[in-house]
Amino acid sequence: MSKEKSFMKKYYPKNLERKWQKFWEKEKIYKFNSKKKGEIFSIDTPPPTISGKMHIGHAFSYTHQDIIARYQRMKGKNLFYPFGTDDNGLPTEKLVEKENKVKIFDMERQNFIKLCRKTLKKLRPGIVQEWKDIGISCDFDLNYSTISKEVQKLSQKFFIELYKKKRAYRKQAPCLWCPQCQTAIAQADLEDKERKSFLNYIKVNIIGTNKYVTFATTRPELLPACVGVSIHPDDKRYKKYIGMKVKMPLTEAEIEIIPDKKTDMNYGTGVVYYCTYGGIECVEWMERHPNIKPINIMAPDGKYNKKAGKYSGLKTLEARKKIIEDLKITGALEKQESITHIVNTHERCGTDIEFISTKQWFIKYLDLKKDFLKFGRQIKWFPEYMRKRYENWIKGLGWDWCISRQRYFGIPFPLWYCAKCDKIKLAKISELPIDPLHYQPKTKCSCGHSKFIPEKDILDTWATSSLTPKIAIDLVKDKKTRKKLFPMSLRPQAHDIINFWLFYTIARSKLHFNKIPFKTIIVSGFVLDPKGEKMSKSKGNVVAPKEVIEKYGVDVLRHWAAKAGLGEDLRWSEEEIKGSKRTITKLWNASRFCFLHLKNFKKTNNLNVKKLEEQDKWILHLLQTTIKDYDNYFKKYEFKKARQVIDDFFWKKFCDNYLEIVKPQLYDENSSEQSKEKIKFCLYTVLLSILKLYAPFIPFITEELFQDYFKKQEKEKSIHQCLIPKINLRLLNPKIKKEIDEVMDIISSIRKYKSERGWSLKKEINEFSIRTKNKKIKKYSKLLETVMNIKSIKIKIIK
RNA sequence: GGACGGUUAGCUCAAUUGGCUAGAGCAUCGCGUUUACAUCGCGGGGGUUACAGGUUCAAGUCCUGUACCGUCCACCA
Repeated sequence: MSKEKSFMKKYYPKNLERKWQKFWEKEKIYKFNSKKKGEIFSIDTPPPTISGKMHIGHAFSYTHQDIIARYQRMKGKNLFYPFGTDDNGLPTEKLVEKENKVKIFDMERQNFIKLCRKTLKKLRPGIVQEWKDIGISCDFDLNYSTISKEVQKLSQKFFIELYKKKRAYRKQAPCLWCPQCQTAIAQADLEDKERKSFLNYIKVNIIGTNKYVTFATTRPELLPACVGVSIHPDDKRYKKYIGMKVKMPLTEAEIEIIPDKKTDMNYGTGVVYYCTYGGIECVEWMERHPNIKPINIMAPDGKYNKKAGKYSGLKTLEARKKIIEDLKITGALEKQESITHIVNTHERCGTDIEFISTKQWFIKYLDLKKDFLKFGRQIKWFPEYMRKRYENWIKGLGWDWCISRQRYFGIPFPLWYCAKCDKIKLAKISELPIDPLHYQPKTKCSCGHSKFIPEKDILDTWATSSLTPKIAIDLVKDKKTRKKLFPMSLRPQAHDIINFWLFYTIARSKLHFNKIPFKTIIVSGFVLDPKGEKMSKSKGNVVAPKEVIEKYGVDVLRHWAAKAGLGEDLRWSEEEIKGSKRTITKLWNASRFCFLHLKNFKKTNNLNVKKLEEQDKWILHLLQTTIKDYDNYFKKYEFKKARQVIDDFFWKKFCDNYLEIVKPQLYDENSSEQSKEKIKFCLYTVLLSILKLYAPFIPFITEELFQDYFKKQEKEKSIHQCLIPKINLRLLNPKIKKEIDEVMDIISSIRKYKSERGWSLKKEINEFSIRTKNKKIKKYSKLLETVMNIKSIKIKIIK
């Protein structure tokens, strides 16, 4: 193979991407240097939940944040870009169960925890590698895991702080409960689901009369737990029965009819029965009637206990079936109406939630709603309207944050209860991290007793991940730098966790530091299937990023991901992916072409720009306006438009026009070396700039092309350590742009002229005449003749 | 029911603070390859900007209403 042919080498993304990812890691290209002067740009990287493989949505939103990170780095900022994993709590437990084909409650607690650790050790490196594979430019030495000792210590310390501030408290109350996962959950963990069900009309006798009233319910199975019947005090139909009692069918329980203004006269029959607990409305009813004692019939596993009489041992749906049968027999079931209604389910497993009265730990924060809203307004949001979601959520918050989970694999509460007086005994800060199950306090309880019962609940995973800014910053040893890092510059994330991670982080930052945790929030959308529907395993429309990368390369995936701006959803489209693939290939080929002609080119800094030809000034001028637009878009986090301007400049202006114009000149043997040198200067400058502008989007191919040719004349070790080229618009006369734009129009019309006649664009024409108002166009006649292969062009000036 | 987004070419999206003939990419049709790339180039066709009013010299853009789609939240025993 000749030397020239080596410039034609093909583009194979797979090997090249692996090579540069290793290079970056080995050379520590993205290392945070706390000693470096200049502005720090810090990112509160979302720690991926260790719950399986990377989803295309991850690749999408992490690409967005990485584009911004890389851009900021190339603007000379000192990047603090850590990478952690969220590897405790329910999602991790579910993964461990699935991976090892076990069930948590069939195992000893300690064995399950051991299995979790073992499984994580096995899977974590592979998962982190998936993030490295998509070209995330984190400093992977700034690495944390939310189950590590350091993070446990920090999380426990902050819990103790909340307790001391009287923000954390424990109380017995009906809580949101998942009977599948057998744990309390928080309001944020809920997900709506539509269910088909029946509204059952049940007739009950009013004791001491021969009258009946009928109430309607979707939850007849809770009849044994019925504690109240209400009507609206103004309801003329039932007013007369207030204070009288009804006899429940099956249980024979006698329940008083109580007036309650919250009752809707127009729904069902206007008579409501309340159970402990059929739903939030029952919980609220109980709160309004504190003298009434609940009948707790549900055990943590969702089965009914002895209080449910003959229905004990059954679960909700089984009990429902049985009770309806029994009601039919007794004749109490008047009718059944089929309805569709929305029920609350557990977001992690899809099980209908229940309310069970248990002792749980809460964080008191409802009194701070106003402050949370205020903090939200102090932070810049991109897109701005996403703040509304945050505000909407806060306004709708009705419960304190339940942070205790009756699970195994998570951060333990650092406390015990006195076996005698039940008083809480906190661990000392110096003892952290601690698992109270394995240690006893060293000092006695204030009551004098020395035996303690450990708290065996664990902390909600969000109770730890809401501390990520602090967790990440604590990885830095130098105290001064730590101070500079908080609040962080940027929090990137997707919109699905505004109510979770984002809200909780701001809430914790308010509670602990009374400061906003970050200055800016960017919110990415979702990747949808080609029809615009959510991707899900059950629908079978999931696209695996690994397969896309295998087929097209990471750069293609990243280039495509930048098609959507912040907050926008992007539909999966193989056609669009192919479009990005074409851009990458084009960049490769155009670079090869330039390298061919730049083989012996020596970079010079003292070339007089004024002496360049008009065509060269034109492309440089356009380059500068492109950079200006590009920078302006990035300032507003509009990387989508930044990509558009660079795509347009590269393909339309540089390849289709500039290269086509200079190509005949470069091959022209009569053309002087001096004039060729000017063109080469432009090829070098413009191509290198294009690569730099593309680098945040497509880091692999730009690195390859940089290393392959430019490295020998540029001092930086990697293109990702270069700066975005500076612009100096004064250098060039904007009039030239107008002239060349007109010349482009002329070229276009000559192309059309040839095209209409079915001629090749290269076909030689003897003569062609142009009319123009601009006298200056005359000086381009030689250029037009060369480019369009015209023997003689005639330019007529008209008025 | 509440909040927020959206509706522009067959599809996916553009269109500064209202301002020349509403633009790209994909798709489609026609033409064109010895000299980076057919993963290409050139050219053509394709739009009553969801609908109805209003403001204005001028509306895709602003205002009012309607319809439809999407997302989040709250929900009814």
